[in-house]
Amino acid sequence: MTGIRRLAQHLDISIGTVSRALNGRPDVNEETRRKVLEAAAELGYVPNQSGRSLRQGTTNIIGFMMQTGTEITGQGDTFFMSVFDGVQTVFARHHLDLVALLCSSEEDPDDYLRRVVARGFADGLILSATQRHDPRFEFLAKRKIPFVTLGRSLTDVGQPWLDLDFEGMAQTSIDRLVAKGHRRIAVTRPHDDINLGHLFVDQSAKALAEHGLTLDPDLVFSSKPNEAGGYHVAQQLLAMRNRPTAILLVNETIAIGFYRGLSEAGLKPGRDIAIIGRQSPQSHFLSPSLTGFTLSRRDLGIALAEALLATMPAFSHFYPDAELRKVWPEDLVEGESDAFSLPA
Amino acid sequence: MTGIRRLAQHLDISIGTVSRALNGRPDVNEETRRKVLEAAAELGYVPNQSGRSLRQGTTNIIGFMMQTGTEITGQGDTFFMSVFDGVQTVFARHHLDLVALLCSSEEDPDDYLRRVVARGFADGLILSATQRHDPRFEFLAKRKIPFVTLGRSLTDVGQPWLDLDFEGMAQTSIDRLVAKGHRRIAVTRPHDDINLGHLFVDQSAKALAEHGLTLDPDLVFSSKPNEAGGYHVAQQLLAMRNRPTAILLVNETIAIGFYRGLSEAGLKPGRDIAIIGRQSPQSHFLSPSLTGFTLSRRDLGIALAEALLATMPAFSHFYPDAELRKVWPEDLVEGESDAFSLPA
DNA sequence: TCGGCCGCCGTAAACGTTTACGGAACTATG
DNA sequence: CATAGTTCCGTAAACGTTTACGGCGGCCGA
Repeated sequence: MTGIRRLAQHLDISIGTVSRALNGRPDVNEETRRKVLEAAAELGYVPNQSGRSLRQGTTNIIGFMMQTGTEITGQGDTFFMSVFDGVQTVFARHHLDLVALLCSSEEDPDDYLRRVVARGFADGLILSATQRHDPRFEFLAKRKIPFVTLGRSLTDVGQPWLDLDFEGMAQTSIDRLVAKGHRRIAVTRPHDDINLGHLFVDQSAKALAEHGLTLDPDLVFSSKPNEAGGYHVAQQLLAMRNRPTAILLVNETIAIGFYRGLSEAGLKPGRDIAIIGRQSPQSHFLSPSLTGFTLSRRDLGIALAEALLATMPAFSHFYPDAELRKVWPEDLVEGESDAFSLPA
Repeated sequence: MTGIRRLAQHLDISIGTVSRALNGRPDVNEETRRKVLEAAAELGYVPNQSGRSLRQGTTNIIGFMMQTGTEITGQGDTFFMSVFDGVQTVFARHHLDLVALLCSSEEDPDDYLRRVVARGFADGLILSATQRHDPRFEFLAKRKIPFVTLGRSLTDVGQPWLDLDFEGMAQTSIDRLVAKGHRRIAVTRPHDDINLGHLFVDQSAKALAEHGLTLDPDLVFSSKPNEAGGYHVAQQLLAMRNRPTAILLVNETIAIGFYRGLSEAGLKPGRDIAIIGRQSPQSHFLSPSLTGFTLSRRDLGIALAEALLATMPAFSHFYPDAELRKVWPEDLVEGESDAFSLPA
């Protein structure tokens, strides 16, 4: 005699009642519910998840899919860990188990997702590293699996998304640099088809146009989002005969490599070139200090979780007015790296 | 009609035979097995994991428990991501699904593990961030859940473990620095009761003793394993009136903060103080270059996975001679940071 | 020819839940 | 007092697998 049956026998009531009591169904006497809860605690009973899943067709698991390997996600810093932390706190309230699904950099993300879904692994998913055209969206939509994405995409199946404000960062940065007299401004972007690259570069071009300037294609540097990528960008930039006087670094990690590349050539951020990037725990230890954008990663995670729950029928009533699509605002922290300005 | 039943009906054979065919049981005609597999592929049948779990009492999931928050794991670099990648490749061969269980820094790891286990989440676990005395070991052993740890502990329940060679690193470093004439050598250790700290510090003291030196308690710095921790260590060190001439940094991430702290005071690694640390993708962008230890994180992950599988009855025959307990060797990469030497 | 063995397959029970359904006891209402 | 409604509970089916068991036919050896 095991599980719920044992508990029922111990209380000398039926398993049906026990189940109803535990699941908070209304049609059970509050007195018996109390007894059941008490006995459950005493005997250390916890419902078997397999039995539950089989019956309900639900797993109680939410998966957060990320890519391992700094090549894609730029996890040289702890960006995703912080976001995950925020997501976790929300799901814990609903007794949902959050797990990280780390797709190896050697495996195709689409294949990986297919495996996860085929297995019926999760009730809902959070996707990151969204591509400009992302097949995963349609795949999930077709199977009616609730999901939310960290990042926009041209593919749109109506799912909720949250995203960083790449356009805002581009606009603010360009305005700021142009005001300091810069005319040749470089921009970095991820090396692959990840969507944020397009958003960032396109908006940079647009902002420049507003000032009557154009974005020189030679000044758009593709780089892997890690330290090595930043170092490589510096080398390319230094090799040019008509160097830019300022640069926008799209992600958190490359600044470190970029600084290193500059200093090897005897150049100093903020004196010889203006830099605007993104803040991270690591970037605080750069010198001269980095001018860059920042946001609350944890709050972003919380919003992600709420957006997902809002689309899941069983939980949506908890979040009647969750923000389903939002560009997350960023603050600019002023440092020394963009102090360099040109005479008017 | 769904699942295996549908498949059986389509082939006009019994579900028992279908199941046996799919699971590679010997008592099924090879010809019918072929047909079953063919039909399964055609109809896109994949077995329902809940049904399977319920019947077999097994989940097909392996969990890799890590802590989020740089405070504990020092994930300012991608150490765990790389290890995870290695683990993943092994489990993929056995159709086991590996997920990352990220315990929030705000939650007690013991509680977290209890939840995971109570839920019957995984068939096996990989634990990291092992404490000097780690209650998780006994907890898992009592429930007979196969697990392996990345890191030793004084708690020993006979499980396999792999670990970095902290003693070797301490010994090599001390020998090397003493040979360069250093007498006052500082050491860092994590701020909490994580076991590696004890191993590292104790062995450092022992190695010093072999040279007739002692480890000054004032020269043992506890620090959070992140950039901020390293920065803080530098500040403490600089405030001393009798400064050490050399220092051992126990983990990958703190070097960056430590460098920053030094440079703010006008000191230069390798010129004013000798530093030996650990290599990481980030540390390559330090200047002067860091003398430090390195290892293949991916291979370590592979070994971890094999050790775990070797203790799981269903898989042990695949790995008859897996290394169950091993201190993983590290290579010393010589840089400029320990160039500083003292007259004899 | 017959008994035994072997290869292959079908039947049905079991895993631990949840929940639709119906019924018993009780209460309220006229 | 009869009826309707309400509250609570027990029964049993269902979720999709795996696997013990038994049976049927064919083959082999005596």
